[in-house]
Amino acid sequence: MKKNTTPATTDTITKSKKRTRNTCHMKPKPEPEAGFAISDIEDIQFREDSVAEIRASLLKWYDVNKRDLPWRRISEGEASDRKAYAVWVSEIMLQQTRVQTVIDYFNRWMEKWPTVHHLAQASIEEVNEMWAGLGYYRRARFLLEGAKMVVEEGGKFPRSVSDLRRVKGIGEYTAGAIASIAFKEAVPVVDGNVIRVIARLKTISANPKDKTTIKNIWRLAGQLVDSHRPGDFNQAVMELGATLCTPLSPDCSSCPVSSQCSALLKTKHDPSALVTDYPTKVAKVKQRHDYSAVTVVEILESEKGTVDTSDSGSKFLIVKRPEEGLLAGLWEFPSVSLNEKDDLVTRRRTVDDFLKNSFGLNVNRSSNIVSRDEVGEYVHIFTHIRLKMYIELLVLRSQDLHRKKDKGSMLFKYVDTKTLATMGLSTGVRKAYNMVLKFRQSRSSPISR
DNA sequence: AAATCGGGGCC
DNA sequence: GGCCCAGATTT
Repeated sequence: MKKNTTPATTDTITKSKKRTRNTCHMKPKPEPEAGFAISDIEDIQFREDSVAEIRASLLKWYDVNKRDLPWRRISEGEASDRKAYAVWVSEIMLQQTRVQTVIDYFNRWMEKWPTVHHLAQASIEEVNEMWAGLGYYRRARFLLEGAKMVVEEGGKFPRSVSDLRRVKGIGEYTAGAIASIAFKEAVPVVDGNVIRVIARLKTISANPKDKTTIKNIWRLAGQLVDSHRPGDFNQAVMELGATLCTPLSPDCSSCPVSSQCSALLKTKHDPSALVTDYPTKVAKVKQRHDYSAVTVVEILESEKGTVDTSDSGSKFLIVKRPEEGLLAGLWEFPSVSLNEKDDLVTRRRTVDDFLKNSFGLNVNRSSNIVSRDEVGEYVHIFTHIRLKMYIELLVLRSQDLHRKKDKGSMLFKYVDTKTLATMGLSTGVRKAYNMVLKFRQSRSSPISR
């Protein structure tokens, strides 16, 4: 048998006809050596018997091993729209986010807004409060927009992939998930788990971020999906990827489809091969380094003007971020971006200009200043940014302070600690605030430490 | 096709 | 410190 030197690709079919597309973009490929062919991803497919085996084994495994997750508890019994809403909320929360992280957020969300009609009545401030800490806040905004859209169009939930795709924030994956899980449409889904599982099943070495690769993974997932139980099958593949076929340490000995896995087979012929070689690694883009001065401005409202260490009588200045870009529309403490080498004097001068120009706070007159202290530094890591924050607490007396009413381009307000405790702050801002609270605490009662 | 958009848990 | 997670949108 000629192909026995390429066990990893025994399922692939060497295509004889030329492809009509892409050919002109490709460098002429040398004719493969006899007995060894790197298969083109377009040529990869599952055999019929393999499809049947994978469906049966995976569904059987899933029925026994599926995790008890809150969004799986809502049956489509009386109202399939309620099921669809639950799936929708869960799928949006699950984008780029682990199941364990989502569970509590999901339960709180469903308690506050049990149906799409409840959600449609919510404000963006409430939504941000419920979402705070989950990240990718655009998802929450789209969810609210989508709920309003659904209700305005009669409250009937979109049922097909094509209808679902028109809702803001619902892409190919989420449309497929809702349609298959809530409405039994026989469509596949492709997320990070599915890419990993299929890349291993078929030893796909193409760049998993490449559009052509993704397109072909969709094609292969479409071959696999079980038309009788599409929702369960899709969840089964993802469950497998999340629990057994994991990125770094797959548990192949427990895998229900190990007999169908080319990557595992390859390791038995090639001692240097690993299942974790698939999908292939992709170089990451480098992080940007940002620097900012975060100033927590506390206004003492008490008549005495003394350093009041209790919370009563204090207001804190918060500012609304622009509606586009990073952390869009979220509230934060006044912040200015810095250059890497800016020293304390420069930082404070920049802050003072900002406070004066944007909020009418003149902090140059020392008569207004009760205290001004460096609280500390904190490095907050985003996926693409490393943000170093210089945090300070600036306490000002209320008298003689001509504060602006917010009328300019910058939206701002003064709130108390009680409001700050519950409102939707991003994690980095929340961290800075907690540092300030701790600093105030230690200053007011040094003995208690 | 590449960049943007959060945060956290695990190694 | 790196990895990557039940991705979508914009440019």
